[in-house]
Amino acid sequence: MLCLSQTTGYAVLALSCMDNPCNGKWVLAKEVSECTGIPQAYLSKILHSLVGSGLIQAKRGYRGGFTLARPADQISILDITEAVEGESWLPRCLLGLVDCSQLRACPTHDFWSIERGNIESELRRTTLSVVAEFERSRGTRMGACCDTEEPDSTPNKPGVKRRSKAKPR
Amino acid sequence: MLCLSQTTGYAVLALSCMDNPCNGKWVLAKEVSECTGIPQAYLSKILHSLVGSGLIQAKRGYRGGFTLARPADQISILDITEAVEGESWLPRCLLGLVDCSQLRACPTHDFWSIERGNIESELRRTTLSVVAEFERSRGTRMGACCDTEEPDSTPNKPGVKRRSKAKPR
DNA sequence: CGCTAACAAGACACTTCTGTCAAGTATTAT
DNA sequence: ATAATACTTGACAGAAGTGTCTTGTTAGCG
Repeated sequence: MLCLSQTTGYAVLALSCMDNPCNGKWVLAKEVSECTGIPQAYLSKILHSLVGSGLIQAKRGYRGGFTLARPADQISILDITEAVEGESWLPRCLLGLVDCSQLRACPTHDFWSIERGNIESELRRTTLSVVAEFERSRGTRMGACCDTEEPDSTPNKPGVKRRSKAKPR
Repeated sequence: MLCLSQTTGYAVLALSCMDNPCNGKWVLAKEVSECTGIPQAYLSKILHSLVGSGLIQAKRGYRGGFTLARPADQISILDITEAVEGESWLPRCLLGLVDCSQLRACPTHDFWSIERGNIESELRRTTLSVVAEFERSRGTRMGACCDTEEPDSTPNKPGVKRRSKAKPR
């Protein structure tokens, strides 16, 4: 499968959700889970690791939660990807060959060198702010948390539940 | 990790090796293993699955082995990739999001649609023949089996052993 | 102080990928 | 027929990804 891990997608979703202006400063993992559909226990692990990477901050106990460590326009998808997948998330060889180098290349080496650059710069260019703007203009999935729909007369109830919890596959 | 599985790289290496004109029609898994450095037992499984996909043929018993089912210029890396990884080896969403579609896209959706096309057509364009020619012109890793070096006065001995068997990692 | 809210952390489970090992089966040579 | 050869098949094992569950730890409230 030529794609990033599902966990990276989860992380982008989660941080987009946390940037939502209708949230308070500290957002609960539970809220993010309900907003995005990411399993809460697993989300907690992801968020915890993102704390370790310095992208977000955590506060324990009553009225705790998570918050972005920097403004959303200073967090790129590339930042998130590297935080989740590590530095070598974009390998030198498309075919996964260990000893594929400039000297001893595979036939897709030159092609993939260019593509790698394209992909990396696209992910660097796309910040959480861009994600939010994209969401406003096109109605995407990301960050579509508490924005529209309900006037929200009962703020106690955690409302928006987009997925059923049981997701067989 | 944004790359194809190691097994796909193995398969491309192995089939390139099998196209080598100095081999007889039926090439032993053992020879391919020694030529490419792929663990033999694992290689056997890969080759067996490629038989099931119709890319190569197998012959058991004395003087058996494997051979390409079609001429090398009619086997593309895309064919091999799909045989190894299945049809959905290039997912619609770069971030691995399940419900990312044209209607409900992620911010990298349009970008990735274009890139996907580039990658797929590159892999379709690159046949085993192209691999062989690439090897001749640039001295790549692939298919670099028994081509040069020895005049090969003792054809009984399986000669070229490029890697030590023990490969700790 | 004691209660509750919320994150932290570890154990465990399931699947896939990668890889090894051994036994089985088919083909050819002699 | 028998032996040698070489693919076939299944069991097993370790690592990584994806989750779940339970217990521990911290922060604030009354």
